[in-house]
Amino acid sequence: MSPRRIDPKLATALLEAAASLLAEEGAAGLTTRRLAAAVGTSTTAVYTHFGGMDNLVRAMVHEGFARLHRRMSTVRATADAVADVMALGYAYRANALDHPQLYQVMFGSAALGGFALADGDRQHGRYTLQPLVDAVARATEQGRFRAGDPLLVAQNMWIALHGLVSLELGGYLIDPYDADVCFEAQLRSLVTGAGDDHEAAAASFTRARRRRSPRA
Amino acid sequence: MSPRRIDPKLATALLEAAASLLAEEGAAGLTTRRLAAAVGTSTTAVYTHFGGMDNLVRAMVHEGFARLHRRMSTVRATADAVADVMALGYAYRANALDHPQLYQVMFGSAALGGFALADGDRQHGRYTLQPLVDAVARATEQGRFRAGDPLLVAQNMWIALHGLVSLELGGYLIDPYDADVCFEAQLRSLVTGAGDDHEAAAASFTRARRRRSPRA
DNA sequence: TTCGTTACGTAACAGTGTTACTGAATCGAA
DNA sequence: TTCGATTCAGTAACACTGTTACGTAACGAA
Repeated sequence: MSPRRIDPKLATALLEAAASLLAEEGAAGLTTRRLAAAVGTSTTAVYTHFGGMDNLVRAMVHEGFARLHRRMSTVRATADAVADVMALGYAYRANALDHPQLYQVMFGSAALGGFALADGDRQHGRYTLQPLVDAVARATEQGRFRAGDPLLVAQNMWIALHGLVSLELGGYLIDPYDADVCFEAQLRSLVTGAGDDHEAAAASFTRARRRRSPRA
Repeated sequence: MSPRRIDPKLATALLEAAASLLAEEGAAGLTTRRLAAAVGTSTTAVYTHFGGMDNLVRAMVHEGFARLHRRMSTVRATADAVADVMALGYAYRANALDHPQLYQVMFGSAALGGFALADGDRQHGRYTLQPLVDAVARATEQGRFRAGDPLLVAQNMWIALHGLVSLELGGYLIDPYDADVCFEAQLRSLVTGAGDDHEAAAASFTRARRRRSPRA
C-alpha cells in the first residue's frame, strides 16, 4: 500500500515565495492566502508541509540565521584581530540591510499574526556569534583587548550591533547623526571599551573599512 | 444648536484599558472588541475618540515616552558625571522592564495589526535623551570622556542600551551570560569606550549601582 | 418643548489563520 | 494491467480581526 508521495519542491517553493513576499511587502503582506496564490496552490498546502504559518516562519528564520552565519564566515582572519572584529560588524550590518524584513522577524521586531519564536529558536541563532567570539579571543591574545571572557565581550558587541541595526531599520536614526555615522562611531567605541588603545583602534578601523563588502 | 457633547472620560478610560490590556495580554490581546468590552462600550467609541486603533496606539506610545522621560529626569546630577550616565542607564532599563509590552510597541518590536509609527512619532521620543546628553556633556567637561559631541556619544549609548533591552525582552539573553550580567558589563564598557579610565569607571559603577531604584 | 446635532450601538464587509470534509492523484501489490 | 489503500490538496466554513454605513438615542440651545 503506497500512498501519494509528498512533493518536496512545493515546500521549498512555499519558502521562497514567503521570503520574497516578506521582502517585498513586509510582514503584513505575508498571509496564507496570498502565499498560496503566489505558489499557485491552496492554503492547505501550508499545513501539510509546515503544520501552520508559525512553522513556516520558523523555517524562514532558521534559513535567515544560516545566511547570517555564512556571511559572517566570509570574513577572513588577518593579523589585525581588532580589524577582524570590525569587519564582522560590517558583515553583520550588511546582512541585516540586505534582508531587513527577515532581520526584523528573526529578532522579534515584526510580529506575524500571533507568531512568536520558541526558546529553541532563540538559541538556534547562537552559533552565529562564533566567528565574532573567535576574533575577540585573538584580539585578547594579541593584547589588544583586556583579559576577559571572549564570549561575554562578543555578546556585548552583538547586543550593541543589534541595537544599531534595530533602530536603523525602525527609522529612528536620522540627522544629525544617521545610521552610518553612529555605526562607525560605535565600532571604534566598542573596541576601545574592550580595552584597545584609541589610536590603534583608529588604525584598525581604516583597515576594516577598506575590507567591507559592497552592498548586494 | 448644541450637539451631544463628547465624554472626555471615555477617551482616558479607553487609554487606560488599552494600556492594561497590552500589559497583561500582550500586543495580540489588544483588539478593538476586547477593548470596547473592557470599557463597557462599543467599538465605535474608538473611532469617535481616536479615529482608529492606530491613533489610540500612537497616544499610548506618546504616553510611554513621557513616562520614560519622567523616569530619566528623576536621576539627579552628582559630582560624578560618569556615575550619572550609568544611573541613567539603570533608569532606562528599569522603565523598560516595568512596561515591557509598551516598550516593544514604542520601538517597533511588536506590531499591532498593520500599525506603524509615523516619522513624527519617532522623533517625538528624541527629547527623552536630553538628560543623558547633559550627563555626557558634564563627563566630558570633567575630563572623564574624550572630547567629542555629547549628542553622538549619548545616542550611541542609547543604541547599545536599546539593543540590550530589546534582546532581553525578546528572551535572547540567557545563561551563561544573562541580561543582568551583560547589562552591567555593558555599562562599564560604554563609558570606557567613551574615554573613561578603566579603574575610574569601576569606581563610578559601584557608585551608580548603589543609586539604582528598586523595581516597581 | 422642540429640534438640530452628534455620540454610540448594531450589524455588516473584507480580510486573517485554521480546519472538516471531500475528491483526486499516486504508487505498490496482486 | 488492474485495483485499492493512502495521503495531498481544494472547497467551504468557523471564529476572529479592523473598519464602517446606518439608525437611534441623548443632549443642549432656542
